[in-house]
Amino acid sequence: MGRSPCCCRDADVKKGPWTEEEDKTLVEHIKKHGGKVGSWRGLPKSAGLNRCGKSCRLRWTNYLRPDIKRGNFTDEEERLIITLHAGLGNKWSTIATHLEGRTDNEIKNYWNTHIRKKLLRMGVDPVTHQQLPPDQSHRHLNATSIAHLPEALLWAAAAASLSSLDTGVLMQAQLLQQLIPAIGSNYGTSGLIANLAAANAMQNSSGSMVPNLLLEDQMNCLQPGYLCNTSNFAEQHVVQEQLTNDTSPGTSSFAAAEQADELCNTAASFASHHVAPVGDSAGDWSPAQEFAGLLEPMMELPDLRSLESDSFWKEILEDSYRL
DNA sequence: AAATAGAGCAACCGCCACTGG
DNA sequence: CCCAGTGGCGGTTGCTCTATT
Repeated sequence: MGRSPCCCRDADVKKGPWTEEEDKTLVEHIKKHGGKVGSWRGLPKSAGLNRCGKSCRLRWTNYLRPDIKRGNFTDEEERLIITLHAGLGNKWSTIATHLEGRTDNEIKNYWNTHIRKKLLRMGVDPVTHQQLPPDQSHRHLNATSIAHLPEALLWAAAAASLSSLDTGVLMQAQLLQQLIPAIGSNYGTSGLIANLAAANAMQNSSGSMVPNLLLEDQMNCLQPGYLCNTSNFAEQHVVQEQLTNDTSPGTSSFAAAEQADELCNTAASFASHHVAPVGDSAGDWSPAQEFAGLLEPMMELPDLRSLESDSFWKEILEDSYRL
């Protein structure tokens, strides 16, 4: 009752990959009708195709439509998909409306073949966007691995920050973006120093309590790309500073800045005790690089001192004390 | 060079929501 | 309100290509 048998069940209707000839027939038929399709069910007959109407619709919407964008997904698109998925779940068609020229099927496939695996490698549940328990995480962030991979601490925190993409968390993630990439990179400590330079730049522009961790000769090691980012980072924060005009120690936001400062100290400690391995036994995979890739280019930066009520920094520091 | 495994993606299937008679 | 017809969506399959053994 209710549903009529689909024409697809007709044994005579062709299935499987479309031929060029069939594509051409379908495109020409739709063009002939001004790009409009009255009834998909009736289309195959009027177009002279031995296909199910559903199959025709799918072929048109997912492949033949003239406004479809081809090629690899950009980082920007990937970030958007992750953000939208965090809020919408597997609503592929809704997500697709936010990505011009991309189909729901394409996004779904990209999610399942790329993003999903990437998140799993990062220790993030692709369904809930929450950090996976250590025993379920591909990173296996158990006590032993943490002892051998001190950057895992920051990394786990970064992964956890993906769980909700509100502004405060994005800001946290963004500072981590500044801090993390070098840890897993071949540039090792000098890269981390570069990231600390970003934190310092923030300090210099805001008057916060981030200690100056860099010596002049260390600054000379910095990579140009990082310097550019540092500059932008500082500029953005200057704007924020001018808007908020809240620099006085003793205010409620001051404590949060102190927490951030302590994070920088923790990172500095990593820099002095840990040299990034060359030819890591874990292969070329770098959690830091992947995470950074998800967040670049930097999003607009909220005031660092807005973090006061957040437990994020506190948890990082508590974890670091446990090591 | 052949076999096998894995990744990527187009296409299919079944269910559901909407619409009009 | 009911029901048939249809379009659309999300999950899944299976084919093809590439990398690895």
